[in-house]
Amino acid sequence: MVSERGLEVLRAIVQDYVDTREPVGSKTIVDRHAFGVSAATIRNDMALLEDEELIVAPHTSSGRIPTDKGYRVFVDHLAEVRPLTPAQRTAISSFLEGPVDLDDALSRTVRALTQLTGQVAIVQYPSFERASVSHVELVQLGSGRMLVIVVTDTGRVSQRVSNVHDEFDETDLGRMRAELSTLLVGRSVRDGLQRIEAHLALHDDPTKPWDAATRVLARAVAEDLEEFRQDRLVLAGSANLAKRESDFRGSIYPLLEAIEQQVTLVRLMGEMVADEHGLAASIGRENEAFGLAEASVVTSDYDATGAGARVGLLGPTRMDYPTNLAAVRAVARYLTRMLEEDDTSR
Amino acid sequence: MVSERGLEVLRAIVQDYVDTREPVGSKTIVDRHAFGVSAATIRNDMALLEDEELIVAPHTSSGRIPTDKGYRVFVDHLAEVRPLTPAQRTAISSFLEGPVDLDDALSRTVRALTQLTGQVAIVQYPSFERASVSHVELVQLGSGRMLVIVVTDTGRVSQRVSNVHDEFDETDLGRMRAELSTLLVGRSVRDGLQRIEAHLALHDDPTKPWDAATRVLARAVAEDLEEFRQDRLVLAGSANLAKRESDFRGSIYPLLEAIEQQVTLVRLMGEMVADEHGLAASIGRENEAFGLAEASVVTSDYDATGAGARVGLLGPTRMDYPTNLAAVRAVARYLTRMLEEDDTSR
DNA sequence: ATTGGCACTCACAGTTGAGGAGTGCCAGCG
DNA sequence: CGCTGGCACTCCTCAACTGTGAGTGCCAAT
Repeated sequence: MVSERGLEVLRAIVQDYVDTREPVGSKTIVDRHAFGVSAATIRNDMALLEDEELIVAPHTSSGRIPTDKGYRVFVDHLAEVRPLTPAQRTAISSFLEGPVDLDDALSRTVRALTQLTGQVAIVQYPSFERASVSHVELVQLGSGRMLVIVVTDTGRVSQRVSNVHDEFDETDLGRMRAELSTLLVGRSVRDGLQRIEAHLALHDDPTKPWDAATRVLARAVAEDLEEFRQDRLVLAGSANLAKRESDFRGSIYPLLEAIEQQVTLVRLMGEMVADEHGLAASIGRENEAFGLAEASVVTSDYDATGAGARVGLLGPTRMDYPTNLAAVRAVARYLTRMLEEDDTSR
Repeated sequence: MVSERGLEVLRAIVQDYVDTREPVGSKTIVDRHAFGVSAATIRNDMALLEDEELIVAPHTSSGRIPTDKGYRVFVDHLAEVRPLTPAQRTAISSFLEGPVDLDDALSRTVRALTQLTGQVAIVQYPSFERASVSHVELVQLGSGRMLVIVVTDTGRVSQRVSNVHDEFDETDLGRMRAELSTLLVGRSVRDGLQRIEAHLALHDDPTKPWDAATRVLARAVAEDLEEFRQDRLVLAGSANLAKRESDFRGSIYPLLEAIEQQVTLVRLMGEMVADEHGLAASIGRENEAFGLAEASVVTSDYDATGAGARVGLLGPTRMDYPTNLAAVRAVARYLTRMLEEDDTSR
């Protein structure tokens, strides 16, 4: 079993390797860290760490580098989340100053995070499933097309062009609008979807006859609602991957691909399990199923009035976990506070 | 001066180099292309081409590669835009089947284009400056916030949350809505902006007194309109850059940066001058001012009922211009036709 | 103008050898 | 029993060197 000091050695190796990108040897450790023992002793500890597969030597006689498992132990047991410097704090708050709009707030957040860490930053939109519909609007565009707009009480808007193949006068339009509004306004997104389904199923019921146009529009509204349920991401800093390219043995192609597709990242972030502080990390091979075996993701939960979501960072396995965890945590807190302020004043 | 055959030699060099990524020598040319002359003759021609700075030898005694100037001559005088194969055509049309929505159409287009060429694909949104406002909607969100929605006759929606620090009853709301609608509906985006400015300037005029809330909302509407004017892009395939990385001497960082910022690409595409077929290419160093000295962009204009815009490809200078020009042209034509169909039925 | 011949250049790949960082192991010591 | 200094060993890295071959430029001949 690996001793107390052995773990300290692991910590030193992770820190130095992240710092220098060079395999670290016993001598370096003795020089840079104040262990009270000789290099030979460190070597013995390192042999044990290697048995536990926490570190490896890239070749017979060079220093050691952490394995993914080593990073995992480091993150779980050794890393103290490093508080941000005051300069960093003011940087964040200056970034996040002012916005009222959720879109605005999230896009600033993601930029702050990438700026702060030099990694790819990710912010999840909070889920709007429990938001309630506050408005349904129909706008005729001519040529038989209708613009269908749905608004939630949280200020989200979803729109869709639908082809009804017909023109309507104000009376008809008002009637359809009223029917859809009655059905949906004040209901949650989730309920709204069910109610539409139910009504469409009542097709045969002569007492509640939706005409063809209304049915088409109801479908469009359903698609709008569906969009609220979808997990959306905001991303920034993907160009940073080009800078850190040497940290990836293979190509950065899978990373760029995941960034472009988004769905991979949504799933990945969805499967991560946060600790009691809302922090989580997924390291290297743990992401193999997503094609990101050389990358790590760290996330922090934030809270948008009940509907939680995550902010995260994507980068090479060889990343500075303490700093990055601190960054996502701090940014998540700022974001939570900002969204709460908006909300309590309501 | 460089002879007729000299230009043929240039063409051969460009084609072979794009094909093989290897500097091409006189022997290779004689082997692969049916010039009726010996290698020595080709060598003489190559010496002339080198004098004209159309080709260079990376080092004494290896084959030649085209310079940016060489690519330029190739594109302007030598490249025949290669028609697509039937398979490619059906691929495009299957990609573009179905959508009614402009967003949908453009996002499919950009995916078709990246799929077809393996490059980064770019589609510009048509300008909505001349679209006219068909609808202004106000939705109260509570906590003194108001959602402002503007819709154009082309079905574009822009929304914005604005803080009016107050709650209003239906009468007030109706009044404000009516005032803004009267001012804007039926007017073009450009005119609308001017009219708002003018009205805000009338602040002192006691005959047309906008109250504070209306003024705040008018500003929000102006921002919405501003958004319609902005040139927007849809991009796809940025991960492809990682595959073609070896074609870039330096890093792909500037390219990813430009893709993320978009504004650089908007300007670049804006400055390109199309030929009589709506095609344009900007090659290598010609893009130096945008930090993209190792990249090329080819574009084709498409037409969305008067409001034109461009589809384009971004890739390494060493790209297959004939094929890529053919691809953007074909896709632009499909897109034009699709948008026209929508429109004529109006 | 075109061609074959020829001397020349130079990148590339492989080889060799010295240097050095780092290891594993062992015997001795507190 | 843990720690230490010492030592032989490994093997990466770097630089110098070499042979090979592709490709060139030039020239005299056609």
